Amino acid sequence: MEYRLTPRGIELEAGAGFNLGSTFNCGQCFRWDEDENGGYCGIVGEHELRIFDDNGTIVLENVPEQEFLSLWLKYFDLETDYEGIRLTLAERCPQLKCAIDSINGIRILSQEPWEALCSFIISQNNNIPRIKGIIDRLCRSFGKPCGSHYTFPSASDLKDRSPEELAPLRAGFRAGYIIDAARRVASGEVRLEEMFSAPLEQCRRELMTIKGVGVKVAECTLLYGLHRLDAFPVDVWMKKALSSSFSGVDPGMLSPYAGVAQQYIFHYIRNTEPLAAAE
DNA sequence: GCCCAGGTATAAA
DNA sequence: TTTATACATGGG
Repeated sequence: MEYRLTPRGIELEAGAGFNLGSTFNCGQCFRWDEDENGGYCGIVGEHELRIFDDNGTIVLENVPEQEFLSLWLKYFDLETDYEGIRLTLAERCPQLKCAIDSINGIRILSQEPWEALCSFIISQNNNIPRIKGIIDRLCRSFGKPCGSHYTFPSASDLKDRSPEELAPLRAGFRAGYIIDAARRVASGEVRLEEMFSAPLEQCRRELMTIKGVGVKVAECTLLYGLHRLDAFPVDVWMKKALSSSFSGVDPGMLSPYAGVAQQYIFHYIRNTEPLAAAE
């Protein structure tokens, strides 16, 4: 995606390839908040960002070029032509038009592996507003102040905490899961950094040794935290996505499975043949 | 009060 | 191998 350096920061001519609301509110991430002017504020690592849409121009406010190239380019996956992929797919596979339209502008973020793992452990049997609340309290309690945000606490920051210490998060039964995940990651028993390239099945098995990590949390961690677009058994999950959301829904409503649909599209493009579940 | 939320562990069939 | 239930919490 083309970018230019301006007095406002980095500007992108994204067109339909980047919709901020769709991207931040589809359930793949939990720490980006809309402000009163329609921009979104968040923090990745120790880098805060405000990003907004000025009539189709996406502006990364006051971001130096070096930081853009080393962090945000990859975080927002700006080197992948999502819109082009969607157009190609719509042409090849008209029956997916409804699904394709519903995920217009969603980009798959490259979140930090530990943050993604921890976030999706918290997400189980939970709703998005409450997930965001628990994660916010987790960062305020155990992260460190960074501008107007808090960093996400590391696994070693959390590994020696007791369930009692996590009680103020009001995470319920998930508190023990968070602690177990922190212990296993901090000890090296679960090696997140190697999962960028390790065989997918090995990654799944390793993640699922953590208490409270099942199929869903493992897949979400791999897709959103390690950018493994080969994650998700798409033929299974797409059927669920199609049946729950893509028939006759309000086009303005984002599917909770939009991320799965997006991933399906990448899978489809790579393989060029429709999957059975798309019939 | 009741239902459910982007699930998982556990026990039972 | 598949199916039912509890699990903490809080918003609608």
